[in-house]
Amino acid sequence: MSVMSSFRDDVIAAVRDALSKMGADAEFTTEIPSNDADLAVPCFILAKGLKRPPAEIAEELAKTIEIKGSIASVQALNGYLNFTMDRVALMNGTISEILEKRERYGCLPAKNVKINLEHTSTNPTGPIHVGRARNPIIGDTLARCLSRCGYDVTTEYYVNDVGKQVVILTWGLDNIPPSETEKADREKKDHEMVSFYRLANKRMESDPKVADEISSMLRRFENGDKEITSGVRRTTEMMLGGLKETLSNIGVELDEYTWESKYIENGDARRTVEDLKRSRYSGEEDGAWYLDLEEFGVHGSNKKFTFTRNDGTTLYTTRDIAYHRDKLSRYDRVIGVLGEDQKLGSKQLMCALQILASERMPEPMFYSFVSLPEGKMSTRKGIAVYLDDLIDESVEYAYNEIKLRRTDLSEERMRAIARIVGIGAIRYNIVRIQPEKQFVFKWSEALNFDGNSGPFLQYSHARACSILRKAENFERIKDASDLTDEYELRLVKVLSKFESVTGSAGEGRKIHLIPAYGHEVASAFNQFYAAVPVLNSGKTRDARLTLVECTKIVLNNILDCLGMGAPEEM
RNA sequence: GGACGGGUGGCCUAGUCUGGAUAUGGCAGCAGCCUCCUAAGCUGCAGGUCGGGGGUUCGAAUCCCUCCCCGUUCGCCA
Repeated sequence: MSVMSSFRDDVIAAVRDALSKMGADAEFTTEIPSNDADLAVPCFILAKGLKRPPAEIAEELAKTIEIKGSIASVQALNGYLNFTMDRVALMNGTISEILEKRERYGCLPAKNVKINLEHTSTNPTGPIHVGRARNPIIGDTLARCLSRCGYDVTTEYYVNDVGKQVVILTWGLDNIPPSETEKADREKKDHEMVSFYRLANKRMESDPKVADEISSMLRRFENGDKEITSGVRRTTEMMLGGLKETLSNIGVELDEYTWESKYIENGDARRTVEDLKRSRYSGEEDGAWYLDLEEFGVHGSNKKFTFTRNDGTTLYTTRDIAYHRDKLSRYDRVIGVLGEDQKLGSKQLMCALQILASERMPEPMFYSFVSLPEGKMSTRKGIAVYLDDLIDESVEYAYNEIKLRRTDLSEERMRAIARIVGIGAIRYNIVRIQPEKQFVFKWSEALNFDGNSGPFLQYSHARACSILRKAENFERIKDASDLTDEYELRLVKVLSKFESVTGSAGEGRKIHLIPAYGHEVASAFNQFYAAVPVLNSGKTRDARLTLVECTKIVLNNILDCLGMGAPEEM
């Protein structure tokens, strides 16, 4: 148990004791106060039951409460009870826990629960642009958070290799001579292919002959025509290769890639259709089958959820049901990171699963799109900032920043650090904002390396490393009574909160809490650094160096949780 | 039009679920701090109708009602 949570238990027990001495047995809550106290109990909810003003209750409780265990003091203020924790207990407990657990500090015990986390799953029709970049970054960060919360997490990319978009792209690759396409902005498969996709779309719209050709390809594809199927497969694989490279560049690797076509080939989609047809919610109209979702609170024109075309073929959403039944049968929990445009589809999917008497439901997590100041991004229209370009810019910016302040590093070393910092800045900048918030991409914000930014955390980490490097050797302390400065206390308090932050970030799926906490740690450390000398501090040297090492460990863990590198110098 | 999300100083943002003490932090701005462990840092100043209006409550950024603005969506597309 963490130091903080055992303190909380002591406080709750003490307040309960005092209340019973006053002849009351009321419910109360605790909260982290905004002042210097460590824990507060608001007495307002006790007022009604005791029929006395909150301030008076707080005063009396403060007098009655026994100061013992980890409680150092209690004070009544404005109807609150403010508790402070025993300084040495907090310091010793936190420091020894960090040193003992090291890279596991902040992790929760294993839960033996298997989670499947689907994320990214972008259509393989073009490079990843920053409009979609939120998905892999949120997904990967959430996966890391959940792992730290003790879950057994498998990440998965659902490859949409079925449907019109990839067929159009395949037609483009087969029929448009490369000389007619625009030269790709970089030598990378996804970038080289996107021009074919745009041109194919254009020709399909303007030339009825092309449109016919594509629909006939689509029909043959859906009937399982070997030649078309393998062509589409080749297209998708080629594109996916480019996408994987980009993902890998921002530190995202997925465990599994599941191809949508699998559910047609293995008959799951067919079986799902048969099961749905048997339900009392299904109906037929002009040969196409649908579910009537009125009873599920879906009203208006979208209450009719069509799951087969009139020719009997399945739709994307139908295959999605089969896909989810499959995942739900293999995992305890199924989470999906989805764009906000998937909300209705996700609702329909859940209704269908309910109709199919699924025991468990997927847990969707939505994010709003990133747009540009001039409007929303579109691969087809070519209005987009590609993630590859953002990575290049950010890494280049980081390189220039390093070159500005370091003259002692080799070119190679500077390039390596620039990668870590540039990519860290991108990831941090995206997860720091609540996913459901609208996001307008601005270069000035993406390339902000100050204050509440990724490089700020990395810099603090590098600073801690630098001090430890210079110290060479020191005795790790067992007793923190040498740490008497207020900055030291504040830093330790912040470090002690890590476990509770990980818990709320993972369980509540609020990953933006991690960067906020990281900023708090880095900030407390920088203040400590500015106020207190470490290396030339006489008999407190060992104690302070131990604290620096603890901070380094925590920052390292936070950076890992965010999928960011932790440079030892920068 | 319906449904779902968002609206917090010039800009970005936390807090909203579970109502509580002077609304969190950053950017930009202004004024300071490198003879000392990395100034991507630290200190201070300035900046707020928590979209508007009602209501509930001892107490509302937080709950309820209503209106406004922005986004998404309402296909036998994916």
